[in-house]
Amino acid sequence: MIISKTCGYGIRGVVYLATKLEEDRKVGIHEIATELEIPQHFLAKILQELVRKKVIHSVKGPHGGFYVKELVLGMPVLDIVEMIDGDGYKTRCFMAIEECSSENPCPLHRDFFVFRSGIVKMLKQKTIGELSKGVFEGQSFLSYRLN
Amino acid sequence: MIISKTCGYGIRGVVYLATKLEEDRKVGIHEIATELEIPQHFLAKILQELVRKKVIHSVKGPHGGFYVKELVLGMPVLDIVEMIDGDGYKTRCFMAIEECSSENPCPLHRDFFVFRSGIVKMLKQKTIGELSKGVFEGQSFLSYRLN
DNA sequence: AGATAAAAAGACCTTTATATCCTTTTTATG
DNA sequence: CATAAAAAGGATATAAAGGTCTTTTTATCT
Repeated sequence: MIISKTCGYGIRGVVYLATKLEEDRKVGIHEIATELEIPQHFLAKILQELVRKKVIHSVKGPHGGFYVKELVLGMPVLDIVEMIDGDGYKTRCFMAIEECSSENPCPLHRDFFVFRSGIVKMLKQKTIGELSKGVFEGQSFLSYRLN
Repeated sequence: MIISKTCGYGIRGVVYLATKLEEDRKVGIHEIATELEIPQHFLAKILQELVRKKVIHSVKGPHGGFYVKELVLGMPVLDIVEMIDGDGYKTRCFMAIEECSSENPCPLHRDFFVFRSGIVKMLKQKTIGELSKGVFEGQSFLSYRLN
């Protein structure tokens, strides 16, 4: 639905780390996965990829873990979506027509286009910082267990 | 993206049949699959299910095939989406949080909700007849090969 | 230096979605 | 009635997504 589960997990992981920014510590994968109720090894993989992409950072060894730098707060959520799911969302047709486009539209192309660009615009505006702020202030949640 | 490929195929199949309504003939699976560029046996399965659900109809034997009745023209596209994909779209969370809801929202719940309900409303309004009309009049296409 | 704790990496497994193949049933028509 | 055309049904195959396990690497502490 819109984005992959993997991608949703990734965003939640990053936002979780962002809420811990002030604590100035490394967060272990066990804690993150437990708190977010995401399979630990699977989340580890996703976070590793985001480390490679420099969205988040990690330190090995005792007292190691994952963390984010202040800079990430300004990152649009869309960036993470593209890193994990690619940019297929830009062209993918509602009706699964490979060549569907504005010049060659499926019967739902125009109607659907409006919503899709709205979603993309929204994801481009929303930053990790905004999401983590909402969570920090208790207006939204990253998992059921965290409220 | 939003709906399954299977579901997209199904909608296209039904709409294709709707464009043939006036011709008053049964359309073979081979023709439908070829014209829509969908794997034949796979589409057959999908259409068979829609026959069971009485969305379309079929006749076996020589000169048999699939066809629709006039009544289907008034059917909302959403009906077919629900028949094939179920109603998971109603609750599924952008960030893959199982219990995400208005009372217990993920950080993107509100923003996303607006778009989702817009899409659902649109799919509830759009009928098979409207889609087939657009195709019939050459304003939209059900496959690249059909323009 | 050695022990330990943690992430990184890679191999492997499971499930779901998508796709194919083969056989059976039905039915129109010569 | 025989035949051929067509859908229906069942079993299987392939691909992609999701998830698990084991080993390797590395930082830190004693």
